[in-house]
Amino acid sequence: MPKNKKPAGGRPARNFDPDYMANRRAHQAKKGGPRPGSRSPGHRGYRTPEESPKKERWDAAERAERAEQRRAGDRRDEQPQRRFDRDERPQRRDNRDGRPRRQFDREDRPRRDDRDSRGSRFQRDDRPQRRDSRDDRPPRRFDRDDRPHRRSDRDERPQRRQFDRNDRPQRRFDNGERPQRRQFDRDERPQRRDIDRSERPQRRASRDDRPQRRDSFAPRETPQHFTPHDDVVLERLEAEAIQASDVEGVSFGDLGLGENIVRTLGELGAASPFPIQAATIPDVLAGKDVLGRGRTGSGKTIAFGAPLVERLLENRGGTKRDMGRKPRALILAPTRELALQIDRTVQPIARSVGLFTTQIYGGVPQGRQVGALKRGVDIVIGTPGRIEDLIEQGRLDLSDVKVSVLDEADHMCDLGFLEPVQRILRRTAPAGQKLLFSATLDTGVAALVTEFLVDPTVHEVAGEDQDSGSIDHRVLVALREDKVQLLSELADRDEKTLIFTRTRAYAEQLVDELEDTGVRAVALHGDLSQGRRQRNLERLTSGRVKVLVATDVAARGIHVDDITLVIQADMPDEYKTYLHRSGRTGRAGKTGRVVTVIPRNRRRRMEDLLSRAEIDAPIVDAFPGDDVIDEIAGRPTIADLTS
DNA sequence: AAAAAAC
Repeated sequence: MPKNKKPAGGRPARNFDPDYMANRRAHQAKKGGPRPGSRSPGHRGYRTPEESPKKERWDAAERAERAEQRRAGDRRDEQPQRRFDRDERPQRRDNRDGRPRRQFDREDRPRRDDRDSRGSRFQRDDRPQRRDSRDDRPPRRFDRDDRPHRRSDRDERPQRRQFDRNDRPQRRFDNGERPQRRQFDRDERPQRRDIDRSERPQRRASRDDRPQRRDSFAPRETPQHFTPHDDVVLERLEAEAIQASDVEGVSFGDLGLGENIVRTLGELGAASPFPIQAATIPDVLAGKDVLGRGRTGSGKTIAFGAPLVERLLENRGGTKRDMGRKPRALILAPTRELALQIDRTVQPIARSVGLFTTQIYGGVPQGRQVGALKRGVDIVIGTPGRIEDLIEQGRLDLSDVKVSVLDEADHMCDLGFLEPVQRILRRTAPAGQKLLFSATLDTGVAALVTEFLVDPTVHEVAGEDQDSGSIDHRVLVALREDKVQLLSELADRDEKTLIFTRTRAYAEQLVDELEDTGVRAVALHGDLSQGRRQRNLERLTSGRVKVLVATDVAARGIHVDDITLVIQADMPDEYKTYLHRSGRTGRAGKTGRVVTVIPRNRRRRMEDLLSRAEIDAPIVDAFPGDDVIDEIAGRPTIADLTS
């Protein structure tokens, strides 16, 4: 029988038997304590962590760092850093053992180590409790049901395939579905309306003038997985569509922003408002809850950032700013880089009127952040994890937060994000204003809208979908063995290129492969230290490196000037991801290309995905050296040269 | 199934 296997017949192994272990320990104590070399106090060779720190192992981040150090270019820079880390590590581990266990350790990270480092008896007693904590967990299952489900696509698939066989255009099939959805929504409406009418302020007249736009906010996912309750909310998300032409000649000042803010916006390069900004700014200033949907790169940060600052200014009402004042506005983002980037836009606006911002996100020491909070800030910009952490520590008090913004709001409602976000929003002032923004804002935000928003207005820009011209989409079907070469040829260019992979490991691997073929590249993903993440992103921003290989950590919101090509080395797994990834190029009206490299067996799924994203992209077979690669990369082809 | 987000 293998050593690790439980004995048959249900009898517990000896070292799970408390009586046996008690005897064992008594016996060992008589002999002068356990001998070195083993893991648990029950073993004869047990050593306390102080005597014998655990063997050091590379964690994911370190593995990734090491992978990067393998490359000659980095070796020199990083060597001292590395040695420092190595010395620090055992010490850190001691701290961990010494400090009181945090609640979140138990709930979120039931760790194997915990079991090993404790006596078996203790573990026994602990076990039922553990099961409790599982029940205590916030209702995961609820989210799963609630979420706009990918499974819906799955359900449709057999039917789809039949259509495809007849070469029926995918797009039309989708359109055919939509009216049905509308009816579904409509049926649920009256109930909700009645409830809300009683308490909400008068709607703007313009809304009633545009009934025909109502449907534009309809979800792209099929609705049958939402409960009727959510569909009611769905219906409330009527979008007021602003026409791009409505914005002609309107200035930020006209929209209600103050002089200093307008001037700062000018310095930031925003001379006059983009449509989504013109649409949302007045409502934000009016104190309404706002949902804003604007294409990637359409200026959403200013759309909420500028009026938010203006509002804080109005609300200050003569009270003096004092040390340690609590923040009055909160901006939440899904990634640290995005939080940082938002701050880079909002901070100058805030400073221009004497308000302070601070970034609160993980991966960096909290000292500076806590220091800033102590001095007093007006606007907190950050990611959920660290914000919750500082709340728990009593260092961040959101009770004065009157304006909360969720950037990439639909993503913030995804599994794993929603619950922290809900907990954070519950800590803000109950009647506070809430602003939700995303390029792919859909009914996935229903969970937040029902709990936190009061009579929200929804804005989008008319006729603005992702496929409106500035981005050229292609799909290349390639043999697996050609993939590296193909990607290398695509990325071997002078302009900035962003490559997406589905996993962190593949991002690392692809960086190596590209470097092997002579294409300089750096990686961006969650296994890297925050310092390296920022450094590598900056290398692309500054143009010192032309190719960045990233996971979807870089898919949303990140703005880098002049990325002219987005390569998807793995196809995205949802249409929204496709839209966000491709939105890294073609920003602010510029042109860009997106190419997705897929194996033959993904072609069907790719077509489905494109149709959901409402994007037309030619799908062609490609081999290394093909003209189409040069064309996408923006190199002259043989045909160009001879003509 | 993966990615992101906390010491």
